Amino acid sequence: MIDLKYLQKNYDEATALLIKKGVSSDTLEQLHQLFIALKEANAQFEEAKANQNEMSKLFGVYKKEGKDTTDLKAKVDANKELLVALQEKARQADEALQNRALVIPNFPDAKVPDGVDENDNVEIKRVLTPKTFDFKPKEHWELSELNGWIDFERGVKLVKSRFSVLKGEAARLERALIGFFLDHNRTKGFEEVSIPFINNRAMLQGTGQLPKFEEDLFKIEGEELFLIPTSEVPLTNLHHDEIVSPSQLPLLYTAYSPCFRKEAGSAGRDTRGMIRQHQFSKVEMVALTHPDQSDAIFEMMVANASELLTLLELPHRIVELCGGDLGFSAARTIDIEVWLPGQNQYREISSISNVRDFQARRAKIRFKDGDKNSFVHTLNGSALAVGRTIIAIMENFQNQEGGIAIPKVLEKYMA
RNA sequence: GGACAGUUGGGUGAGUUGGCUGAAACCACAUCCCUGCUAAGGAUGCGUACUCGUAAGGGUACCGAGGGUUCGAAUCCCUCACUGUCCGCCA
Repeated sequence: MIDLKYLQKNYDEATALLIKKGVSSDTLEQLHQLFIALKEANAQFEEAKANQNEMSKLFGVYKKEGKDTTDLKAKVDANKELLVALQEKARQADEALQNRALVIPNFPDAKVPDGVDENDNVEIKRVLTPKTFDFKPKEHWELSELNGWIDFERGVKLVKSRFSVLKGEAARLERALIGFFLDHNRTKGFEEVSIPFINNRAMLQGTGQLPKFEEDLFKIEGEELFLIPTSEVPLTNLHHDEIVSPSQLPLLYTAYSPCFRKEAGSAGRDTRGMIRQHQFSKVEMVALTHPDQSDAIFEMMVANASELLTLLELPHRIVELCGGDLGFSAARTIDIEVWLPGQNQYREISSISNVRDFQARRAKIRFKDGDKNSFVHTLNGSALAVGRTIIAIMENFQNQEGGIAIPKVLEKYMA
């Protein structure tokens, strides 16, 4: 949730930022008016209620003193009628504002590059040079067929399209990567946690998936529960509705989880192979920080994800997302894209975002800031997406015969 | 899934014959005083959010959630959620 008071006070500046993210100025004007309407309605209701409270108090005094309460009762009853109407008006104003405000995306940072889609993203640097093959490198599904690693057909049989089964060496590789990622993240100060893969509605709203993106989530029938689309949801919400001590900050967490996404709107994209699945494994980093340290932690998280790829000897590049490509909750996002020689292109393998106070405001995650309470900054990033790492290893470590080598750092995990 | 009990501020925990309780007390925490250090002791402060005000200081809401009764509810009634205990089932 954006800071509505900030929007009121710095309307032009705030509007310019949100337009960068694709919000229309009409929407913002509407929001502005709803906010004013709510304040008015609340003020009116509170005044009437204060009257009512005072008279009720008097009523008690009269009773005690044995005085006649007939006149007072008449006054109170008359006021109550007004009160009920004002209360309803205030309730509606609040509901209208909430409905609007919850679907407004976060402000992008001022330094976020302008642009409408991924074509306007800015490459920051490349790490490791892709090796040249003296044969035409295969795509991962071709390699899978040769090695029997991924069983797409049986994934479809068990569930439906966009599900698959990893077998043998590939299954062990997935487990090895999860262990490697978690162990490495731990050395950077992230505490390893094991979290529920189902969360309730309030948590999904806290991190911004709801109410706007319900069609992207798998919902448990008959319950207000959802399969998590990323462990960012439970990790960030560990401190939902809490006020933490500043000495605890930054809180750094890492967890493995499967991620479940409906991929609504992605029909036809990446239908071949394991790039885009309804269920995939991911190791996530989440940070809750003091606002002053979120930029530094952000850099650390980007560096960490890049380091993982470097240790795996996987060439990658670091890309800053433009305003139009930024996700709903993010103020700033850096994607890390790994080189896939079979596809002959870089593909996203990690996405690291500084969310500032947007989620903290929704999830009520605060810290004692002197004599007041302030919202923490939340950050999240993949380190790394496991399924896509497997693909990257397959394509980068293939030989002419279609064999696949295993990166050296994983040897002890595959032993 | 069945039966009973409970859900109050950072914690423990009073308050359930409706008004003087946004909430005792204790602990924790903060500042100060005292003590050569430590330990012990004393004073004061200490829920959250919104709102009016330059400020001092007011107002409103919140005692699991929602609804009801009432001039007035933490206190009475209803629904739901959660927790505990016993039973059933089970990795």
